[in-house]
Amino acid sequence: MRSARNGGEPVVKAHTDSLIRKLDAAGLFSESEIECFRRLPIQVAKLRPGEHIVREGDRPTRSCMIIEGFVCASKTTGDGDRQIASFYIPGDIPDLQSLHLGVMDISFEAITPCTVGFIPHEALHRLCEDFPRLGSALWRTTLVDAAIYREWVANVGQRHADSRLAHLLCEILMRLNAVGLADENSCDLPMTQTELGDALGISVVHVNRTLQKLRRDGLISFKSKRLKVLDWKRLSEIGDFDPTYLHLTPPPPA
Amino acid sequence: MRSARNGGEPVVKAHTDSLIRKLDAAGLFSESEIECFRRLPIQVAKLRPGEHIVREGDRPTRSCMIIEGFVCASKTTGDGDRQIASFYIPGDIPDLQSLHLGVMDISFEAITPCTVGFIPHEALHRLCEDFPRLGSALWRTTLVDAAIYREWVANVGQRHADSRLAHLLCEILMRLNAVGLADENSCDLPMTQTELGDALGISVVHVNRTLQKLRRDGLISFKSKRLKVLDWKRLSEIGDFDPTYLHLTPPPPA
DNA sequence: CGGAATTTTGAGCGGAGTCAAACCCCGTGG
DNA sequence: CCACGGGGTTTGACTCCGCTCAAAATTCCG
Repeated sequence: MRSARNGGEPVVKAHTDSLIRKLDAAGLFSESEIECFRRLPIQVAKLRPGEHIVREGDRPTRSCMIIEGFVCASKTTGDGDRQIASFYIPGDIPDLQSLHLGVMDISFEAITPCTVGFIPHEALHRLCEDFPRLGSALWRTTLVDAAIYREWVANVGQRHADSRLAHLLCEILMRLNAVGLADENSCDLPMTQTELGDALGISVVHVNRTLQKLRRDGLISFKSKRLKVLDWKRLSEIGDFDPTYLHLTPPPPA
Repeated sequence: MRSARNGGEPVVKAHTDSLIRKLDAAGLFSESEIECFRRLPIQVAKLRPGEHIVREGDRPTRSCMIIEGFVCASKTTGDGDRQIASFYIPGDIPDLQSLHLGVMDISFEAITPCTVGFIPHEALHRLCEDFPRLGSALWRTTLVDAAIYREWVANVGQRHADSRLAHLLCEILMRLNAVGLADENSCDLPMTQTELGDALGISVVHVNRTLQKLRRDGLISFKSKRLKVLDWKRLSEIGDFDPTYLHLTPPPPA
């Protein structure tokens, strides 16, 4: 594990650290590559819950790295319903796609207070050009995002409410674990039940009843925005959860 | 429009032509870049309907370009239900993701007789290295695929059966149009109703009834695997269809 | 403390599922 | 040429998961 120290002296954790850890899970990057990441021009900003990062239709010239907080990708349908297509956590760059797609086809918004870092596309393009391996690593993260969308299509398309919810909880816990933001079996779950419903394609009322069922069955506890998984085995069974799609273990070096 | 001719002499259409047209919609590639594409080592193969290109869990060393026919991406849930996450048409490279993700998290299979071309990852990696602009173009196609998955999450998560189906029909017609495989308002629609159901997250029975409704309302005709859209305006309204997410018009040169 | 947002509960409804059978189309082989 | 068979499509009847509407209870936060 690459340390955040610098010359033996503990320093303030750099904003890019969780991103670097994510991109370089196998620890293969050279010092100069890492250095280059750290030198990216980043404009740090704070966001209030509900605040938008970008909206459908925008043509952004920068992308947004999450440093702290939760973000979601959402679409609004013709008759005003909202679908959340994914949640994002620290270390993610939810809208990296805008690097190569002119128009946003989806909105990104904070669902908790967030600290984010905006990186100009220009700088990212240069980074990819100068360090192809970093470019590939970034490309890879967008592919993992795509894998998550695919899994969500299956989740929303085929599973029943309890299974859907269980699946989502497994995913969130496992992703947070991967970036060190969860205890072995508990983590923050700051979204409202409305947001869970919008992510799962079920109504708030039904989210509530389904949560109660999972609690009643001793699978989870969940109060004051804190999730604790009491029985991972059964929860992941009910959720039909297979973490392959999260691609958390990168392939061995070629 | 770049012609498929060569020195004034009509030649056999190269297998990569529809791919090149897709990647270079704006016609910005240099001759040497295009040439490089044409020289990719491609192993052409024929597939029967139902035949798999790759399966969940595989670790492929090549990707697959569709030259002719329809392909789908599918997952099978724990209790045997299938969800189709996307359809693919000629010019697409459905499993390009495997270039950077070790394990397949989804299967790809032919839904009609297909002609495909397998391209070794090695060759693609070299291409990306030597011609960064081509690499970016490939990256971009994977981002468009991701945009389609996102839209499908919303489709399956929020819309009612008739709206879902209408949306899918709009998407297919528009995508086929973009690669010259559709009349202005009619195209092949070779999938079975079971497959449509698996793509939409509704039962075959209900697909059937919904199709009948669209026909009865004079929106489409659909017989012997041929779709004709009789009223695009109303169909796209019912389907709440906004083609932004297909990213068919690339941004102007930077 | 008070108001708003969120969670919870209850009751009734309806879209879509399931099951099962019939029908149809089409290719195959006698 | 027709009988056969199998996949795909269509129909009908019944069921149920999850929705809607509405109100109450609780939590959050200024």
